[in-house]
Amino acid sequence: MSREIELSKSYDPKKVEEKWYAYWLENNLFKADVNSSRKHFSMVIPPPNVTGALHIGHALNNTLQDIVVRWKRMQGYDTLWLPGTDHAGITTQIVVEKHLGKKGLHRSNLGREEFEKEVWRWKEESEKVIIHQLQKLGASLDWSRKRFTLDEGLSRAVRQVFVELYKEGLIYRDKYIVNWCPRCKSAISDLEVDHVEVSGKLYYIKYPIIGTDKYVVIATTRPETMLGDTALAVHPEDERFAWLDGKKALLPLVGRKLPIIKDTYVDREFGTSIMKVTPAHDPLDFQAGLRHNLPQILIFDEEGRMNENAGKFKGLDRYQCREELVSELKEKGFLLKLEDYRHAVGHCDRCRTVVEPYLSTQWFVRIKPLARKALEVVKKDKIKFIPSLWTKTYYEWMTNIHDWCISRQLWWGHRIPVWHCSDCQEIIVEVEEPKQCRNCSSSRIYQDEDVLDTWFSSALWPFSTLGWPERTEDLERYYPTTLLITGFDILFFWVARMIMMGTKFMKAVPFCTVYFNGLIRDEHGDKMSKSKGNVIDLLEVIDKYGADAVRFTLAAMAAPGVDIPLSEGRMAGYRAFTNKLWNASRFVMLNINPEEDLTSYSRSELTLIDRWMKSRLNTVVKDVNQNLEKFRFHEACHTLYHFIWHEFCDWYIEMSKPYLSSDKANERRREIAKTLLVEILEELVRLAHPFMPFITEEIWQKLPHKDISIVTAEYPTYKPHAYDEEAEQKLGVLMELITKARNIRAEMNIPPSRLIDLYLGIKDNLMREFIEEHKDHIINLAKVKSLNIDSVLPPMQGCARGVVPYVELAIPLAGLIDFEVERQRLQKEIARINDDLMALRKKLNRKEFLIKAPPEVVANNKERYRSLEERFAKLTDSLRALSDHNQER
RNA sequence: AGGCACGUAGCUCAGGGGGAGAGCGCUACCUUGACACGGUAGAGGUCGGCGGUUCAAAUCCGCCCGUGCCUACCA
Repeated sequence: MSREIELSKSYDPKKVEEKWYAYWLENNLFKADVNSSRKHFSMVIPPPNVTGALHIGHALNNTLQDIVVRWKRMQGYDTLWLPGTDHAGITTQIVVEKHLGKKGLHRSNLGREEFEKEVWRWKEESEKVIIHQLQKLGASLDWSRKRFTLDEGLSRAVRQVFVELYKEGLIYRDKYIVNWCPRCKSAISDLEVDHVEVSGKLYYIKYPIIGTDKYVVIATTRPETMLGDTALAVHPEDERFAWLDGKKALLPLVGRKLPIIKDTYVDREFGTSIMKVTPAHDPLDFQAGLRHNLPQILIFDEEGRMNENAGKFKGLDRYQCREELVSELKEKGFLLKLEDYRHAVGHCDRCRTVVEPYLSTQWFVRIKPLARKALEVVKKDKIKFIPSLWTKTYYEWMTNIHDWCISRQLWWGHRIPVWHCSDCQEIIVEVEEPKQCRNCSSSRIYQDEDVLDTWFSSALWPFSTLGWPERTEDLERYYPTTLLITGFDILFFWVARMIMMGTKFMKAVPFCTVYFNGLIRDEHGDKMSKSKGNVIDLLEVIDKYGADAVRFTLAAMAAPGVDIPLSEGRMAGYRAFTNKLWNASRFVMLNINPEEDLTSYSRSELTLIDRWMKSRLNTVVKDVNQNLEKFRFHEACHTLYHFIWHEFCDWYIEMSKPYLSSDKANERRREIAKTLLVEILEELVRLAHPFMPFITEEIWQKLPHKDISIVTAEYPTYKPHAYDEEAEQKLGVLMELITKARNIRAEMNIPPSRLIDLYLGIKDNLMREFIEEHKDHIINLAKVKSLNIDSVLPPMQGCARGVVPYVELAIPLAGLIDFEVERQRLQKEIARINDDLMALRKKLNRKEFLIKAPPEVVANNKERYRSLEERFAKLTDSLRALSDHNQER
């Protein structure tokens, strides 16, 4: 009775998940052992941003990592899966600013120090949420090694790397055109700019040529930048503009005299073939400006507000300025025309503001030397990308890479380890804060205001988390890490940069394999976003379906390298699966007392059904292991799902039932059946554990076991000699004939409550013997009253008939048979077989096929033909007999 | 503009040179002592189009159409 209560009719995840996660933690099961003599497996988590909570994409990423790490742990590896979070500079700062905004505050009111404190508080909260979510998901991370990118140790690593790169000349400071986000008031890197197609306008503006009554027409999408024009440019070989030689143009509204330069960067085919040059606000113009010694006039400030160089437009926002300037141009006759124009405009990928090319002084990483090495290690296969199609993308990007702007005008992040001397302007770059200027000994020094790009510290993650620059035991043992699992969307941002930094500072790749998981989308393939309202909340779905079902759904859909359309319907489906597994276990538990009922047995005591099940399980063990080796999570899941539901539950448990009831079997058989059920189930839950950690632990703990947890139990391994051909072949026949009998019942509308008489004709002696021995199963599963087995069917009339390999079936339906229904049923099947026969005949009649196809393929086809032909003949006979009978009546 | 994917059952997608698959949905029957989050049976597809390679193509190759994604300094 107490056991009935223990095993409720449906699986309730809430009752078991929390309990087992706490148990795992108490027993330190996730902790890596740096002194272990076993082989190691190591992996670092892609650190989630401390911006709030994890989304379902994180759940996918971490589920896959957890599957691998649990699998490796059970295989006996000393596993390290290192957890941590990322400070996520801009992203977090924006989130906290918005949060403050709701309270009517702005960071400028707080000041840098207070604001930083505020972000730290946010970080603490967010990290708590993230850790809680990961634990709910069952992630087996080594929490004793948790890291954060702004931790003291990691910050030290950042400074060390900066200083070393600087001293090698790989970091430099320069005045350059960068991507500028006026909302963030910061520079951002090329990667952080999203190019979005938008409908804009192309403005055609007349620029008068001084000393003539002529003008040239310039087309631009950003007319306000004309305030910073310092030249016009034409292609040197463009004859159409030869007349401009030695002339100057007059900048409308401003009155500045503009020289006309000749430069090949002008495209003669495009637009009006003559360009305005704005060196402080366009990257190409900037380069041209350097070539031609043009002045650089900055016309707006860091917020995108016009400055004193904009004359009377000073103080206006860039777009207001555009409006007013254009209307004035129109008024004064300088605006020739306006055209609709579609073009790609850069947006800040964090806040969606339109970015501006903007001249400012920034810090850069000279990337080529680093990229060259990083390219080499992948080309030499020191790092493998899965799916491999990303390799090519990586090569292309690494080859065309530009210097990396790493300074950000933010308050949240690693302060750049650079000090400026107020007296002599010396720049001091040191790991430790200097007390005085090393040049003039002045103590009037101050630290650079800027912080580093978040990805600068993320790039060090695989070794900074292990203790670098100290030579720790962890670093020695676990670097390079074995595997990285991440999304392909951060291939350039993160993966590529880790490879650059790892090869540079560790002289070794940061990981040996990178698996890229797909991106989660909604069921219609749309991106999930809060504004669309199609986001799936992680804790909510875990609450609704259970962590195991959520995990299994994600893993089952994780085909490599493709987007994953996720719907809750899927999760409901896999919740049903966990429930199925639960109930299969419940069946075993309710029938068996593991302490008393188990026995040892010899192979000769097993039925063919037992042998079939063991053989099938062995094959499934092979498949699952092989699929995990190849990161084919979805196939591993499908194999498990099909085996558990449609082989173990549908057939094996069903066929075990007669042996468990007291009247149908002898004591010895019953013992063995019970033992086998327990044995198979136990191996099965171990096999499924990496995918569904909670339910498998719950079941496993109720079964006889040695270790303290399934977490460290041995993972099933394939035994090459355990394949049992005889059992698989014979059970195949048994199952097919039962299915056929059921099929006839259903099609002849025989109600399930009505038992049938079943006649079987089996020529093959061995097969007949086997079926004889297992007739009870046919009786049970096909609902048979009397079963007659002989080498041929007796002559009978008024029967429904069927044929499967080795076996003919007849079901007398005296008084019940609807001849028309039976005739149609037979004709349908005959037609289907006939189609197959014709296709096969065609194939077998071709000489080339017989000569060139592999012999086993030919043999296989011939056998299929023979078998189909036999069924065809028998069914045709049945149909004829039916017609004869019909006529007699 | 280039690059890369994808187009298979009503829906969402696996598969990947020799017998068209899954989940959900659908139809019929069934509260059978593990499970109605269940059982049994079933319907449904010229595997985007056109060519090519091959004894054999949904699968490999080319072109086309359609859909996504990434990269890009054309005013």
